Amino acid sequence: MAKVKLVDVAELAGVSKSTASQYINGRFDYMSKDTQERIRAAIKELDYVPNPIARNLKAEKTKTIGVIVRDITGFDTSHTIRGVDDFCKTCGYNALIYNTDFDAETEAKSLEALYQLRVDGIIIVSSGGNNKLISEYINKGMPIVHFQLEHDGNEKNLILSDYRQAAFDATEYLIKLGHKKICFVTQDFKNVKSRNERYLGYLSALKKHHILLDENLIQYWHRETGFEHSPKSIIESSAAPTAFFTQHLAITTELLTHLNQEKISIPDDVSFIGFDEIPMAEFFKVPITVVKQQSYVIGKEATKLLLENINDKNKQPQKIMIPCSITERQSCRKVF
Amino acid sequence: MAKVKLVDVAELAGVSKSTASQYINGRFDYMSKDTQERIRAAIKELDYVPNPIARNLKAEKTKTIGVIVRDITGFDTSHTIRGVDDFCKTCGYNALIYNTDFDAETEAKSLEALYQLRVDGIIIVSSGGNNKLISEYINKGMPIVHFQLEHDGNEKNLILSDYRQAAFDATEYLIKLGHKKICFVTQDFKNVKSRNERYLGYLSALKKHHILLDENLIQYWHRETGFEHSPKSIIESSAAPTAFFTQHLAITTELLTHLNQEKISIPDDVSFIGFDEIPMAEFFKVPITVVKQQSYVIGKEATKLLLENINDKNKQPQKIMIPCSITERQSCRKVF
DNA sequence: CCGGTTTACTAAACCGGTTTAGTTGATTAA
DNA sequence: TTAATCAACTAAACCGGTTTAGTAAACCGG
Repeated sequence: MAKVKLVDVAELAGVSKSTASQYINGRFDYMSKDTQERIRAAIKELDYVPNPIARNLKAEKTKTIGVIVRDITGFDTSHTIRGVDDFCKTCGYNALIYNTDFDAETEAKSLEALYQLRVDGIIIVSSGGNNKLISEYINKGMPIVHFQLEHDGNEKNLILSDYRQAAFDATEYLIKLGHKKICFVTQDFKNVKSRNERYLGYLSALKKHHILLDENLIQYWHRETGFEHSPKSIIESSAAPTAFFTQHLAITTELLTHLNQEKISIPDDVSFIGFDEIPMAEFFKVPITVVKQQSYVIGKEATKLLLENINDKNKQPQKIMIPCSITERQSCRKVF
Repeated sequence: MAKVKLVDVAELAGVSKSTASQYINGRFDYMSKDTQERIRAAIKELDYVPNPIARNLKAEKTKTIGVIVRDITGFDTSHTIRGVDDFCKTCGYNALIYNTDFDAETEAKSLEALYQLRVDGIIIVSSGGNNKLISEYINKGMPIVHFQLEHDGNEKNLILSDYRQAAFDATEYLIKLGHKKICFVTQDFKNVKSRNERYLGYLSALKKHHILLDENLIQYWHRETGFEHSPKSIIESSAAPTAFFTQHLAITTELLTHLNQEKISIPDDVSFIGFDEIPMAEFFKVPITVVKQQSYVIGKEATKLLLENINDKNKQPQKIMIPCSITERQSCRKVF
């Protein structure tokens, strides 16, 4: 490719490599106007472009960060990545994306790959299955920022939606419409703090409005096996929910599919509010009301936090919360 | 970060840097079993990881490719990127994503940035505004693969959906349902071959079924200003289309919005088929029938083609077509 | 007029690998 | 017995920059 190198420029300008290098790096402290001009001209004439690889070798920086997500194809994820990327580019960084497809082993491999590549830092939606490995890397000096998922609460740098508040808001929204039997549809949250936070938000809204918790209204969904109890059976059970509150888009989608199949109509038979924005929701048979995360902002903030950590190794760990908002559509009705 | 370097390994193993390097690169031709074992042990003990930057410097390869798209957030785009990324990773490459937001100047900057970064090759959805720049880079030896958009037909390496066939199929699909007045809603295609191809497919379906082309049924949409004629006025015009055929998702979305607002119902008032898959379409008021591109496959194939070009500088340019398929839903009705 | 600064530059080491051209001692063929 | 061959390494150059330590000439105050 470009074979023009610094020596060529230096030669043409009649200076040493060192001086040319100084020029490239904008250190004109003790450089005559005349020399500067000659180097400038030489660069122009030769169409010289510095080789960042050679630069980075010495600098021991790659100006590259790694981003580990589960699937870049997801609606929120793609927006977060966009935020990461936009912020990166404004700072002269590049982002390398690694998809794990929800697999902890792939995640471990991604971490290793990024470590080998000497990225300056990593942003990760961790599966929770590699906490030890992540700690190791942090100890080795690799700046790491978590987002979206908090597991044991020991994550140092972390940026999340304010899940508790958001779940509180969504629950209260339903309560104010008259709902008392709200089915909280979630993935297992025993070891996942960010999911537990939603649960706490749900609980506290119930409590505020003096509604007793019915354990039967807490329903589980698993990524591999789907719902523990079929949505239809849940509705027909004695718990008899008048509303569903799903905790992320995959659950929303699957629940919607079930309700569709069973001809259970929203919001007539049951109201519905879901976590995560739905693309093109305005064209839905019943546009679904959602809790929207600021995915793009989260990407930007995560990157900002990471770059701060990269540039200041003594920076105190930080936990940032980003508020969510409810986008009201037509899937929740008043009940009496 | 990892300060262990090759010399450390060499020293511990009691060999020279060169021998250690040979070992790392798997050249055991003239290396005693004993030496191999000692180096292996040293690597293990020191937890040595080779520095790819130093490697690449000498190799004059980065094992990195650039991908220039308009917006990674798009449904098809994100899947294509996924295909690119998956293929890259299996070959030990990494992909750097650059978003242009449909801006030719940003595109030029992305090209320059990637060139400076010495990526081994570039995959691009080009705007058509930087053909000269792209040619320059190709002449300088940078392998470049286009996808999704063909402009002047001079693109050397190119991978596209078979737009003509797909448009033919979609048009014929409508014709077989009895439609004769099919409104072809497109972006300007004078200088964009891949858009013109769709037009040709449309024409040839009409021709096959002896339907005369009504110029008034060719309607334009512009990214900045939207529709040239309002969808409502088109329907009420003398051209009186009974079906719309939109040429990409952005047009689909905007047309759907207009029809919604004007309470024009699909498929009762007008049938609708659109290019590009629609996420979660099954939950739409009227699930829209679409022509689906194999975005993921396109990403894979584009990367495959690019890597071939990277590894064989004399490879003949190639133009690859990937078939589309119609996903039939409920937006097209029979007319008589 | 002389030693100390300052200005304007450069030689050479360095970053962490790869690669080429040897070197050395043992083995083989003539 | 000796030259040629071969196995098993290594020294040093190289990739393309950055940086440090140093030099030479001009300047400057006492």
